This record gives sequence, C-alpha cells and structure tokens, in this order.
Amino acid sequence: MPRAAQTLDLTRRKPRQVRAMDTVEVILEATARILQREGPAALNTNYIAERAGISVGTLYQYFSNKEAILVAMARREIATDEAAVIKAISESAQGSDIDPVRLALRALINAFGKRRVARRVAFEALFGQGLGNELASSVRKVAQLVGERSDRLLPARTRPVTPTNLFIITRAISGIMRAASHEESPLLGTPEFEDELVHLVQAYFAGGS
Amino acid sequence: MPRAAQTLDLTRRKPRQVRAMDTVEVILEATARILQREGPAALNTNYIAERAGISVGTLYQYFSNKEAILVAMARREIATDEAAVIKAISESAQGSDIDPVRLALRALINAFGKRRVARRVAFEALFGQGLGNELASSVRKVAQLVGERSDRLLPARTRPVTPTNLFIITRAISGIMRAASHEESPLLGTPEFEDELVHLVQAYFAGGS
DNA sequence: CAATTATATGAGCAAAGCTCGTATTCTGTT
DNA sequence: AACAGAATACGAGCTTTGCTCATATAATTG
Repeated sequence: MPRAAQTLDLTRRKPRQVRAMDTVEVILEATARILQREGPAALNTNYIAERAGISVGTLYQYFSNKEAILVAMARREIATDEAAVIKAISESAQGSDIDPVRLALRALINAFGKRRVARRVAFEALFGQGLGNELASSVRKVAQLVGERSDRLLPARTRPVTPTNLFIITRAISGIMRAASHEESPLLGTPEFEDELVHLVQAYFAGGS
Repeated sequence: MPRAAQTLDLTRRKPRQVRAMDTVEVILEATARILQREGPAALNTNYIAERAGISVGTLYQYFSNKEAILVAMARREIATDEAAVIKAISESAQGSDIDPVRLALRALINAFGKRRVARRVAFEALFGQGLGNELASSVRKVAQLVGERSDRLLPARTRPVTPTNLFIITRAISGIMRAASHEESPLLGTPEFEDELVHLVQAYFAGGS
C-alpha cells in the first residue's frame, strides 16, 4: 500500500523545538483515543492526522510509518508500567506488611487494566516488529525483585537467577497478562488472578534443581 | 485499503469438490512459502494468488480477507501441534521411562522450531483477531496431563486443576514459546530450555495453597 | 444432455499508506 | 531589527494493495 519501500532511509526528524514535541505528543494521544473509542479498524494515518489537528505530512516527519506510531505508544506504556512497578517495590521496602512480589504484580495488573484496546494494539505492533522482548522489561523488574530477595521471600531451596530463568518467568507473565487483557476475559482484576500470578513466580523460583 | 467493509456477509464458499480442497491447500501452502522465504512484507493477496497459480477472485472465494488466510494457517499449525503432543503423551503411557510432562513439552518445542516466520505471523494474526485463546489449546493438553496425573508426577502438596490455573499455565507456556520462537533467541531447542519449562509446569502445580 | 450448481477468472475500483515540493515559523547572529 | 538558515507544517496526489463483480468454465445431477 505504500509507494514501495524503496526509500531505505526510515530515519525521521527528531523533535527539537517544543512545538515539535507537542506535535508528537498530539499524534500519540490521537492514536490512543481513536483506538480506544472507535477500534483498530478505524485507525489510519490520514485520520490520525485529522484528529490530531495536523497534516499527514507532519505526521510522517516524525514517524516513518503507521507501525512506528504504535511502537512508540507501546514503549510509552511500558515506561509507565515500569515506573509503577518500581514505585510499588520501593514503597514495599519501607514498612508495608504485604509481600513485595505481590505488590509489584498488583501494580502491573492494575496498569494492564487501563486502555485495554489501545494497549493491545500497540503491543501487537511491538511483537509484529520483532520487538516483543521490550514488553518484558517491566515484568523483569518483578522477576529481579524475587531473585534478589529470594532468601527472605522463598522457602528452603532457592534457584539462582540466571538469564535463562529470567527469560522464562518474564515471558510467562507477559503471556498471561496479554491473554488476560483481551476483553472477553473478566479474570484480570480478580483477587484469584493476583494470587495465581504470585504463586507462579514464587513456585518457579522456589522449586528444587 | 479495501473497498470499505460494507459487505457485512463475510461468509465464503466452503470447498465441496476435491478441486476446491486443492485450491485451499495451494493457497495456504503459497502463503507459508512466501512468509518463510520472502518475509511478511512481501505478503499480499495478489501475490499469494500468483504464487499459488490461481486468480485473486478464487482466493476470495474461500477467504473473506487476508487475515482469514493467516488465521486458517494458524489453526492448521495448532492442530498439528496438538496431534504431536497427544502422540507424545500416548507413547509415554506405554513404557517410556521419561517424565510424560517432559515428553509432551518436548513435542511442543519441536513443533515451534519449524517454519518460525510463518508460524509467528500466523499466530500474530490469531491474536490480532482476538482469537489468542486458540493458541493455548495444544498447550492445554500438557497442562491437563499434569493435572490428571498429579499424584504420580508431583511431590506432596498438589493443587487442584481449576479453570483459572489452567488459564494461567497455558498462557504462561504460550508466552514463553512465542517469545522463544522469535529468531534472535537461540534458546529454543537447548536442553536448558526444556528443563526450565518442565520445572515451571511442575513447580506451579506442586506448590502449596 | 440439459439444467443446476460449484469453481475459476482478472480487469478495475476505492481505500489507505506515504512522498515531496512548497509554505510557514522558529532561532540565533549581527 | 533585520536576516539567514534551520526546523516545522502543509496537503494534493501518486502507488500499492485489498477486494468485488460480471463473466466464463467445469462438475454434478436427474
């Protein structure tokens, strides 16, 4: 559908002036709104530009293609999630009597409950681009937490935190969150769901071998 | 890009004659080949038809849109995987000395190692369509196996097999497989990877509460 | 061997992605 | 203040591509 991708340079202008920052902001916001209110089918670059109150040309000054907008959105969501998880962890450090793993996972679950459609589409784009690993970064925070404090949190035999088992638990949680945030599933947000996630993480790190 | 989806009837002809079956076959095969050899960017319906040696019109007689082709592909892969897992399970029933959970997971890992690109794109389509649950079906076989034979396979305190924890473990494994089958990761196929999956499943079902 | 039903064809329409030449605004320098 | 150059914005319009539909061919049935 594009004019053949013979333009190999997909580099775009990076916003320097405040005006440009605002433009990028406005594009991402419009995209999220359209996705959330009118669904993925309604999303096209001309319409994004229209809704954002800018021109298509401007849009393509900052994003090399439609996917790139979604990827940017996804990265933003991930950054937000990560911040939430870190906050939960640091809060738990001082005085809360609830299991920190639980607090961190709770923060994550909460984040996934918001803007479901927009998030889903954005993450889909991330995966489609082969960048699925990035989604795992906020989850990794939880995993590392468990690894570091394993002596305090887990029973007798603990497992070491290797790159491989970080990979495993991280993708496991990502997979679950992803599935759960598809609207049919009312599971997200139930206490049971939280319990199961906590159990999965702890059992995985606690088990022998 | 389509002529506006105002045609609400997405029903298509179902192949009755052998000729028609072959056509469908040939379409799916061409799609997989293009994906595998030339990448997702090269995939478009006109080209699929050309490569399949049929006309676009014919293609659209059996598939309501491009996505539908991918979804069909995904379903086919899933069916294959499921068969492989079942085979592994039944073989283990008679005489093998290896843990049946391990055998089932091994079958799954093996399946995911083939036609990686085509599979990835197909599964992506499945998710995009909100049909991600289907991917879980072959994995569920493994989970059920563990649940049913838990007394034999797992240590002391076992957990019941509820819909919720089937959901959890099933999506966990799906998430891991999915991530691992993205080409950057050389993890798929290592013995370590298999070990970790086995451990995850067993630890999850074995843990207390 | 009609008549009916199933299958195949491909030119071409409309939607959507994206470009590029031009216009406007900002920033720093003298 | 005046100006140059850089950054930003614009949007008509070109391509690509998804998909349809009028028409033709093959299979099946009675």
